[in-house]
Amino acid sequence: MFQIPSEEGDFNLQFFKDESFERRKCTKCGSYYWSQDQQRKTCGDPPCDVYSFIGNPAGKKPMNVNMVRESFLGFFSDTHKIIKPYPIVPRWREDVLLVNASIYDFQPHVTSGLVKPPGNPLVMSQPCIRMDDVDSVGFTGRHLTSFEMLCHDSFNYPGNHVYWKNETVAYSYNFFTKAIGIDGKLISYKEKPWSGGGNAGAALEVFVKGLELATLVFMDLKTDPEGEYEVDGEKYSRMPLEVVDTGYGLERISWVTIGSSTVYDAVFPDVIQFVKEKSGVKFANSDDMAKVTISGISESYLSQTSDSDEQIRYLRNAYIISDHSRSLVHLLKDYVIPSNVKVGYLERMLLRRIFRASDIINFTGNIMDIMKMHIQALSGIIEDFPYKFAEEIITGEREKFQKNIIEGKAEVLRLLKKKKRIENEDLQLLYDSSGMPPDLVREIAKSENVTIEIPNDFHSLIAARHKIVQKTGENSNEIYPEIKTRPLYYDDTHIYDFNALVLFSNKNKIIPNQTAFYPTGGGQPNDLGYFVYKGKNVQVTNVEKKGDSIVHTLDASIDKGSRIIGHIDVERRRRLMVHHSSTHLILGVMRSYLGEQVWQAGAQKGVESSRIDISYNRKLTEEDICEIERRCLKAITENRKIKASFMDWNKATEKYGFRLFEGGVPLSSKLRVVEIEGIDIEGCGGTHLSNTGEIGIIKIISAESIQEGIQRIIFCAGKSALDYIQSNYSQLNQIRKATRITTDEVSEGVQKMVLENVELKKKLELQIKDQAEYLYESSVEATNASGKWNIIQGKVEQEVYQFLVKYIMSRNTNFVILNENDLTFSVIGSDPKISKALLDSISLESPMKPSRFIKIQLNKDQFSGYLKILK
RNA sequence: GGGCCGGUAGAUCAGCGGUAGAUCGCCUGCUUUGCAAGCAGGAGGCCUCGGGUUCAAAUCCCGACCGGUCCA
Repeated sequence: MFQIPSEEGDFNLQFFKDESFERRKCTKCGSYYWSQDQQRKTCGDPPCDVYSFIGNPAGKKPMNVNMVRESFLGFFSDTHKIIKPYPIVPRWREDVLLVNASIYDFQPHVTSGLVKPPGNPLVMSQPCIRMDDVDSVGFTGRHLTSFEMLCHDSFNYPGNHVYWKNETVAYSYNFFTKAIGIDGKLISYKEKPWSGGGNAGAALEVFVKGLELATLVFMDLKTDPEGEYEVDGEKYSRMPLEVVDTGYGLERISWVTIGSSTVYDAVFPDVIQFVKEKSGVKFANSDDMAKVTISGISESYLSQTSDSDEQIRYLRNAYIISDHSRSLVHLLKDYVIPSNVKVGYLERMLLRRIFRASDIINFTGNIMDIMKMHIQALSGIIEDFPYKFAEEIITGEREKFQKNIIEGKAEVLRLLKKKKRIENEDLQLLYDSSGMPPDLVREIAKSENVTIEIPNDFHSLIAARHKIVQKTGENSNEIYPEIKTRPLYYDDTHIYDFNALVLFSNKNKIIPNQTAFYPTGGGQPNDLGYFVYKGKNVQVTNVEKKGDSIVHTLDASIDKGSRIIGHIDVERRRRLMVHHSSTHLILGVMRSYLGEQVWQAGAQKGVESSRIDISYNRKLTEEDICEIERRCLKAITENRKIKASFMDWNKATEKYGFRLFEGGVPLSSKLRVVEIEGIDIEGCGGTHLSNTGEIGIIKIISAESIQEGIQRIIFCAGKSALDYIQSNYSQLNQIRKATRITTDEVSEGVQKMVLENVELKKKLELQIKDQAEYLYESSVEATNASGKWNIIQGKVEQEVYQFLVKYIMSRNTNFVILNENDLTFSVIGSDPKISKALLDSISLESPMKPSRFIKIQLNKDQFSGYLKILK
């Protein structure tokens, strides 16, 4: 077992020799680092070194973020291809919610070797969001939720070497010294193996005056349980592709050249100024933050309560608003809708933190104005910001938050009224199920002169409430040989009968050399049908794709090497194709009608109906649905062409953007692109019609919200739509017959009937009450050993009886009901003992546990017998 | 996706096995008539829906649906 080699050999680079760098061991942490400065003793990484650039910047001049970005891209533009930034929501992968680093743009399709990079070497500035440190924002002076990662990357394939360690280090050194003008002696390169996202490799962290400005990763390992290398406890093996993955912190480079107290003051000083101006409190001077930033002290500094600390607290909230709104720009630009799930939840979290911070510092300005300032400042990488959508989202969420706070406040006051205090348990419940931040609860309680304590480990208590639920990963152990089945359904979607040779057979599963059976995938269920084998029909019960093989499950076995003829169930396939093409059509129509925030969030095609989930921030109205249906019909009558073709990954995404991945992300070098002319373009592996006219008609059955920000539309198309319309028509006819409403006003008529029914029920209830009261009043008094009893005797209907019992129970008197209607004997005493005493006195055994109310079923003789006894 | 909380009058909620309530709002009348005024009276409820337990369910149990919120 090898560690990653960290002897001098790993970074024994010609460049270091030429520039007289030396490898040294940090006197504090013991790590190795490279430096030109003979006096240097430490690696440069805090806490071994402290921030020494605050008030004493490095570089030839202060540079704002735009200047740094331009200078970086300019520095590399001669030797590298400039790539435009990718969206911050990684639509091309399903394993992460946000782009965290520039390399995310190329995972997993490029790093796995399947797809060529869009440039080699390439340079870009990629906006990223990291929510991990959201709690530190504003507190440490250095954490941001969003930042730009500059990178110059190269991808070295066997036989195509671009550049590796030596060139990379040289590039970074020259960039920092020449383009930024940092004194080379200030730069230290710390050796630190890197791992993440299934890959690992040697790496250098670049420090200037205590601040990490870049990480240079030399990725040449991939996770492998059998691997010979070990990084951070995981095992890796070498991969043929060697990737230079660099990451330069744009904002940090700017900060180090400016030397302000916090990174916020370097990156968006105008926004902070604006927030301060529009707020009703006095803020600490940002210089006061310098010592906090340098020392890294946060929580303990805040917990004191002198005036100046209060002002620091306000300043921090101004930072929070300024920072979070910048991340919001990126999220809203990508049409993220606030939600209780996934990336929408992260957006909501940012929004709510902004609102809360605004309330604390009494910010009265418009958040959109802040956003506009950020958009202006980010003009280098952001174009076409959807202002209207953003404003809608922010106002909507603000209203929700306001409502949430008002209701939460009422809840807190109710609790105080009831219990006079708020316990830890209440505090947790308020936060967990009503979203009330504990500090706000404390504020409200304070106004009612109740002091409450927030436990220090509040958030871990919340975490403890959310028990970890174990996922049961489904693991199929079936192993199939690597056989390529040719998919005939891609050659021509109208092939329904075909010849095939069985290349593999095991029990009732076979893999043929070619097939027209579509395997389950992309939300489209597999085809059914049969094979003709030895003159008999063998039914196909399931078809699935395993690698390049298409496995058919049968109701009998077929020998390997057999030549067979397959027939697919044409009717089923036709309906699935109609529904699949309709799904694309309806999505395209909804996007143009409802707006660009409409993304497919899942879909399932069926034979009778299909469903598609879309991201959208409000419920669809009946009018929306009708309009969508009309537009679909228009496209159908226009008989638009539906074309499918395979395209190179990079060419396809360049031409059509990441919308291609709405239906899912395939891991392959080529993408199958399905286009409905002028309406919709998607990456899709399904079977489709040749033109929209074949759809016939689309009818939406229902539209409901399945979670916040996601609407589910269920629809049917073609023959299934006709089935649906006919069945509805027949039901309506049955209603007409049953209600004898033959006019067009069926719904009015039925409504009237329902109202009448309610009226009748009310009348009947009154009558029952009258009868019960009459029986109560007309009872006969009798005395028994157990006490005084009122006796009711006669035929009492069930409804009247029930009401009578309630009536007596609420009056606390002793009653006996002898019901001739069902021969029951009921005893209702003012307490259980009295009821029992009566039963004892007439030697009737009580079958139940002591109760005020006892009902006994008698036969005819018993009934007349007890009648006499009591009389 | 998972956890938690909730669904009762137009709104906010109480009731939590025995005849559905409060506050605000609404309507009528009176008193006042200058700014969220007082008094009296009144209307307004498939207690989300479906099963189960029970003599009896808004109430207890199970399941749907809807809403809210937290976490990943």
